[in-house]
This record gives sequence, structure tokens and C-alpha cells, in this order.
Amino acid sequence: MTTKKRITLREVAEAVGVHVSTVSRALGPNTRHLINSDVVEQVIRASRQMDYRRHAAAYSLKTNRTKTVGVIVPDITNAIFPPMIRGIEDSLSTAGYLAIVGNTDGDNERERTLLDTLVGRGIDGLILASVERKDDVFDLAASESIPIVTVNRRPDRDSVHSIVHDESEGVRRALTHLVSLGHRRIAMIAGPQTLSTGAERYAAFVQSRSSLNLDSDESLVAFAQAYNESAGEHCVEELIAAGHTFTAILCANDRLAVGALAALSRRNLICPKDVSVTGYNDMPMVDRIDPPLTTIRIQQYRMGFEAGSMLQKLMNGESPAQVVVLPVELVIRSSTARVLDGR
Amino acid sequence: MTTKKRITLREVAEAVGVHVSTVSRALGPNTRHLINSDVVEQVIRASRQMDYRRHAAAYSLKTNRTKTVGVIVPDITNAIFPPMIRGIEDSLSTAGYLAIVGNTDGDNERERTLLDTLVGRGIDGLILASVERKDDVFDLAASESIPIVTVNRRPDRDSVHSIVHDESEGVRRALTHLVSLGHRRIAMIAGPQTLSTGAERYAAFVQSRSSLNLDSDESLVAFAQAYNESAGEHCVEELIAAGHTFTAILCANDRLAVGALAALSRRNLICPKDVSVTGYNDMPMVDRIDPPLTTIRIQQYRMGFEAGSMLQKLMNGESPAQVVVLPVELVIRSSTARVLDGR
DNA sequence: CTATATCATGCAAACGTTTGCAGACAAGAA
DNA sequence: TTCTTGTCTGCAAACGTTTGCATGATATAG
Repeated sequence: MTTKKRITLREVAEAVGVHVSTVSRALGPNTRHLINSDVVEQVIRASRQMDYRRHAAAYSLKTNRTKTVGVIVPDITNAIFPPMIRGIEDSLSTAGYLAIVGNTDGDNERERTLLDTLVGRGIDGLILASVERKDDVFDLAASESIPIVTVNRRPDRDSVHSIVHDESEGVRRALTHLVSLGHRRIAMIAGPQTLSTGAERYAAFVQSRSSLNLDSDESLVAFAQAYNESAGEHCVEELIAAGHTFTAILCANDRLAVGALAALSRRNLICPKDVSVTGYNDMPMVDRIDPPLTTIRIQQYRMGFEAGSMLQKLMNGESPAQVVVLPVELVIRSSTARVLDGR
Repeated sequence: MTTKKRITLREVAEAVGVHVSTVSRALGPNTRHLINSDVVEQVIRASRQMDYRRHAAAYSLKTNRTKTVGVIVPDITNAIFPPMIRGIEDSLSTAGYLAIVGNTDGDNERERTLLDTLVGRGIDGLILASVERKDDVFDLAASESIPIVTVNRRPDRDSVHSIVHDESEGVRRALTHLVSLGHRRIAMIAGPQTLSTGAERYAAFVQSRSSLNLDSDESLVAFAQAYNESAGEHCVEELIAAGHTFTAILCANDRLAVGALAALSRRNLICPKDVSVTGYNDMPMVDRIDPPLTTIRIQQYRMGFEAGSMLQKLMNGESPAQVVVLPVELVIRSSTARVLDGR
């Protein structure tokens, strides 16, 4: 229970009998070569034995680098993000970086103050999972001229570094799957059009729909205001109220699909017997719900990991590929089935 | 795209025409009273207008406080933790603290290096959600003499500050519920006995079982090695293999219950017709699985929030209550039903 | 009117690093 | 020998704050 004193460079310098600058150099991998190797040896041993740890604040003050990056997500409570965050952390930690993550809850004001806090702390880089297509917070961050990479989403702007998925391929696969089961009248619950994923998946839907020669009735798509369950429910109500018949719903997101499922069963429509449903993201637990959801799997962890390494390159002054797009995968479970004859 | 220069105290001092120390004092809420109030006014206006932000590293170097706390969880990917983390962040942010969260994955080595990183960064306090009953990492952290509060779990040690739930009340309610449905032979899947929750829920089970006059056949309990789905599956296999009959399983955790459900259905046992199952925690989505799980609801967000405020008191040198125990709630869904006659 | 208390501000040191510069010393070349 | 070159190490400044102490001015008391 004795209060441990913090060891400083000065103290290990005294212990070894050299100057503090020598110790500093001996400890830095990049400056080590300037110092005689047995001195290096001694210094390292002493510092280990005395349990020396560099004072992070002092280091930052001097070098203006914090070895810290900010990560802004909409809501860590959303099961998509934790794996992504793990990916970011794992890739960052290899180079001694630490991630500070904050939530915006979709609130622009909150996002702005969060950003303020982070740059106030002097982060070396920023990873945004929260970015909208036109996003003044992004612009603000960019004007601070710190390296940024967006993940999962992109702003409508050129020259932004980002990791995304192949959205059009994803919806193409889902739609093709549905068609292969005999569905012709397929509705969509589209995501918020202010988000790149929402817009791209919707665009891909109309594109694939026409290339598959499906009915292209615009009233077969409902636009969700947010990616959550209640928006999903609301959208199927809307779809049903519009009076059009459909045998399948392609949802822009798993949470929308979960809501859709709930709304359908409240209407006594059975999935997949009466209507098939597909999701998007393959978030955790979606294989255990009733019925297990057919969905598009994205690579959450990998997306984060790639974002981390891209950001590191940026912070090192290198020029990584501007955008990397990851492949997706269709995973078929029980929420989709062959369409019944009569319909 | 112009690189913004960082404003320092010196620059705002020059702008106002006073000394930097005056500016420093004028900006600090605790030192403000030393300065003439119109000077304070001017300083504040100037600093606002110039967009001054205190250099966090310099502040830390001087004061030895980072306004940062470390949060260590087993795995942020586990749906229990994100709400808790939100609670921590929200309570901390009111006082300008920031949380850095790290994962241990149950790996003691990893936890140690994580702790090292965190104290290296000079965190002002620590919140542990990962602690085991005997935990040398906890001891290590305690020896650094930084304030600690553990959340959800406690080590087997006196004088540790923590936020927990009323475990025995929780299992008592679950068990009573099962009994009220006519169950008499009730199995338990207990959690890891190295964790306080595991041990306490198990102890509460044997206690409640005897006070409810149930068969107390020790072979009716299986011990899981970890709180996850596959451990749950494995445990019901074990239970079945032991050859004893039971009409209900009380699980120490939702994830164990989810695994149990999977194993049962693989054995063609239908829940709740053939066997009822209860979980613990009421984690997200558990109301959407098949069948919706009867479980004990704990207050994840609140737990985090309380932990945050307790830690703040500790960091301010106050002496908060040593342990606060939060009430739980039984939520009845469809995984429990009246026992069938013949059995 | 002088002495003293009070208030507001400035001065300068310190926190623990990193790093440009210069000096010491040894070894090799002329 | 002397000059050059190279290798290793020390010196000291600087990063942006906070804070104990000293100082000047102003108000109050005697």
C-alpha cells in the first residue's frame, strides 16, 4: 500500500551515471544508435529494474504528439460498433497508440463538443464512424488539419480517406437471392438518405431492380428516418397502409429488419411464409432471433482494423490508398423462403 | 484547409495586455476570485474569441492530473458493457473527465499490460468491470494508490469500493417464479466461480432452493467455465448426460441461457413446453430471440453512472459509501411456462 | 500624514521530456 | 607530428502551464 514514486529520466540517469539526454536517447529506438551499445544496455537494464515509465504528458508537451487517436461513433450501444472498435484498437495498439472513443447519439451539437474535447486533448488522428453525407463536423475536423479516416460511411466529398463495403454488391446479392426464390414484388425499407450507406443501398436497389426486370413501383419503398427497430416497424406499417402487395422486404439494415419482423407478426403476417425479409450487416444475435435472419455480412472487425492502419500511415506522412472497399457476403438463414404459389 | 495554429496563454495575455499568470488565474474557476472582475471579463472574452484551448499535456505536466480515467472491461463486444460504459462516460463528462476503455479478453497478461499503459498515461482513477475474486491485477492497481472502483463484480477483499446488484434477490426471484409455475426439479447452470457474480448467484441458488424446500441434488448444477453461449450449450449436454430429469434450468447469465436454448433445441427439447429457462442480465435482443427469454433485469447504465460518480468522489478526496447495491427486477417472457402434468 | 492592511497583478521556477549544438576523445591519414 | 574525421556524450533551451512569493497600488486606521 506504499505510494509508489514515479521514476524520472533524471533518476535513472543518476543511477547509471550518465546525463539525462543520454538516457533519453538510449531509450528511443530511433536515437539509440547514437549511443554506445553497452551504455544502451546499462540504461535499459536500469530503467527496467527501476520500473521507469516515460511521463506521457511531458513527452506530449515536448513533441506535440499524444499517441492518441479519437474515435467517434454514433452509439457504442449499437452492436455494429464494438467489433469495429476492437479492430481499431488492435491495429492502433501495435504502434503504441491509444483510442478514445466517444458517442454522438446522432446529435450534431454533441458531436461538435466531443470533437472539441478531443482536439483539446491533442489527438494525433481521428476516425469517424458517424459521418453524414454533408457533415460540417467533418469539415471542422478537416480544417484542424489532423489526419482523418472515415469508416463504414463517407461524406459526399472527394479526397477523404475511408474504409467502406461494397454496398451495391451487397444489395445486388440480397435481391438476386430473393428473386431466385420466386419473388417479384419486393419492397425495400431504405435507410436515412443523409447517410452514404442509406443512399448507396437505395441507389443499388433501384439499379438492381431494373437490371433484374422487376416491377419498379416507387411506392414499394419506405424511407426510414433512422437505423433502428421502431423506424423499421413504422416503415412496414407505411408499406401496408399504401395498400400494395409484396412478398418480400429488403431492409437496409438489420435493426430495421428486426423492427419489420415485429410489425409483421403484430399484423399476423408470418415470416417467411407470408413475407420474406432480409437484413444488412449481420449483427450479433441476429442468427438467434425468430426467424433467424437472412442478411448481408459485413466485416466489422476488419473494417476497424483497416481504418486503424490507414490512419497510422496518414499520421506517418505516408499516402495510403484513398479508399478501400471490402467485400460482403450473403448469409442465408430462415427469414427468406420460396414464394407461395397463389401470390 | 489552412493549418490552424494553437493559441497559448502567452498570446491571449499579450492580446489583453496582462501577464500570462493573470490569464491563467482568470480562466481557472477556483482562482478567478483573485483577479479584478473586469480583467476576468476581458480575458474570458479574448480567450473565447481567439479560440484558446488549454494545452492538456502542459496542464498535466504541471498539475500531475490528466482528467482521464481508465475503464477496463472484459470485452466491449459483450452487450452488457456498452450501456455501462455510456453510464460511466456520462457521469464523468459532467466534470470534464474522459474515459479510456480497454479490453482484457479475460487474459490476465493482457490486463496487466493494459493497466501499465493506463497508469503510464497517468490516469486519475480506474474503473474495473473485469475484476476476479482474487485478482492480482487489482492488487497491482491498488498498490499504485490511484482511486479504484469495481463495477458489477467485486474481489474477495474488504475495503474496495464497488457498485453491484442484489444477486441473491435476483436468483431468489427467478427461482420463486419457476416454483410458482409448478417446477420442482430445477437445474442450474452456474457461472465461473472465480467471479463474484458466479459465486454469489450459485450460493443464492443453494440457499433459496433449500428455503423453498426443493430437491437439492448437487448433480443438478453444472458449472460453466465462462459466461458465453458455448459454455451454456456444453452445460446442458452435461446435465442431460448426468441422466437426471429436470423441468427447468436457471442460468447464471443470459449468454449461458442462449447457449442452453440452442442445445435444448438440438436435442429436440422444446422450450418452454419441455423445459423452462431463465437468464440473467436482460441484455439487448434477448427479448427477440426464440423464445423471448424470461430473465433478471439489471441496471447496466445506472451501474456505470453510479460508478462514475463514486469514482469522482474518491478522486476529490471525499469518502463515498463503500459499496452500493442496486435492486434487480424479474421480467417474465416466454421461455418459462407452467410445468406439464405428467412430469 | 504616516503606518498598515488588503487587493490585484507580475515574476520566475518548476513539471519531465526531446533535441540542436558543441565539445571531448580516439583513431586514421598525411 | 598534426590535421581530419567520426563517434559518443553533455549542455541547455524549450514545450505551455500552474503557483508560491514578491511587489505595487489603494484603502483604512491610528
